[in-house]
Amino acid sequence: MSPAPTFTSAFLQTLQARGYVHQISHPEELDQAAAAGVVSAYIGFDATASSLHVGNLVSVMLLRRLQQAGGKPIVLMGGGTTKVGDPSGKDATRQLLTADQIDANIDSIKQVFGKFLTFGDGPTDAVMVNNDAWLSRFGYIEFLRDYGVHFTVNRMLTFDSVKTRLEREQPLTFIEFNYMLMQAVDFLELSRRHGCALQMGGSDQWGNIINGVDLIRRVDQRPAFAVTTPLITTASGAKMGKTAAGAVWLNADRLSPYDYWQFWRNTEDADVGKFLRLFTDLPLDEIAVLEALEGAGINEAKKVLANEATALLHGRDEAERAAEAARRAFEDGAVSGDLPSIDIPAAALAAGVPLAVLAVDAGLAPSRSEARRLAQGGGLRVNDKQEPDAQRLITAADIGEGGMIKLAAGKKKIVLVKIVGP
RNA sequence: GGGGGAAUGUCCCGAGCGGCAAAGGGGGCGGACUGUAAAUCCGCUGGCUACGCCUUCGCAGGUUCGAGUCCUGCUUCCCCCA
Repeated sequence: MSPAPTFTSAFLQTLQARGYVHQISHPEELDQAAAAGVVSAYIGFDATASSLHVGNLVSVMLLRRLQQAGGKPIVLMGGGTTKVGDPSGKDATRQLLTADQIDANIDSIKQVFGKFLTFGDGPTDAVMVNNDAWLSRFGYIEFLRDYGVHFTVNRMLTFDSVKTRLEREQPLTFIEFNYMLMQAVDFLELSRRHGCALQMGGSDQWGNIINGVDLIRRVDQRPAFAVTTPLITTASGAKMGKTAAGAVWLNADRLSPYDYWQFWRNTEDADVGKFLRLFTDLPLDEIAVLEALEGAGINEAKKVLANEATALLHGRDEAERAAEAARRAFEDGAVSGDLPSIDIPAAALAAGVPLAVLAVDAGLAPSRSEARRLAQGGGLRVNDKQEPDAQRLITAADIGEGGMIKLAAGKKKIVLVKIVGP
């Protein structure tokens, strides 16, 4: 996909070598700029959910690479653009969020960036801005006169985000149609306010980004560049980070460090090298060694991946705890307090609780019927013993080592039941 | 404006003589095999106070012992004519 030119700047060399590059708008010019001084670049993040997920992680890592290479990262929170909704890659209009929801989401999302970037006032310190600051201030006619004149509908209709909607004869509302203008104006504003010369993003953002590049070059005659990352898929073709349990969230309150670690640990063999390059800071030569491991040996590489990726997000301590909990659970068959757990009152246990109820409470099955089927299929274990009868009452007699009851659905999902209270 | 078609299991695609909890895929989950991988094979894939009960086929009515299936109206989408 990429022309694979040789770059002189550390930044682009790294991006190229680690697999972040899908498209670059003016490669030579950007390379020179990056080699010559501090490049300031931004990535925009929607505020459609209360947490980012692994799908956003490539972008976050991209900003990290920028900072590591001596650039200045700008995190743009899409407080304003989220009010409009990006039609890219969606075949239906999405529900509009209220301003309050958006603000709450931004608050919740913010914290994650501190783990990956250094914020501050220095020349290469990261900054965070919210495009609501300028977008919500425009008057309609003012906006049209200042920016609308630079966009032709003829050209807007050629963008994929618009074209696919029209081709599928799905409605594209006027508000969505405006999204690309707003994103272009964002880039222009950041160029003026922060000297931002580069916008990065996923490959689906290429059209949106190029609009901004063109706008800046036309209106201000200033340099502007675009870099997009490839869509990260697993080797078997699935979009990364979608599991039945839901998205792989970055916020700890939506996905525990243990589960996050497990997500990486369960990477397919064929993806280990790619993920190590994208999602860890390990040097490329170390990755090459890990990637070359064969057979069961590659499990070691997966553990390194899980450790490093989890350490970046949740800290080294949490990563080690997750790794240790996993090691004991999967390699020793023992339990440790760091496994996911639920509490049950001793009184309830004395009366006996049907296994199906417990399994649902533990999140191992979505319904009692499902728990029943799971048990019948041999997928439900109590203290490592298959239990085909989900009706069976779990009582104090089932308390195992550590004074807890170990429930498992399948080989990978383990939940400890801790007994509390009278 | 006129004519013709479509909407199915709350993940998707899709079959469905008036007896239907509804064929078949995909996906997902579980089992076996492995290495917490992939591939392969097998099972499961509406809920519940469970030999029964309840809720499901765009929406609202109707015919019928009985409706996803027939009738009427409505909504949305597609195709053809103007």
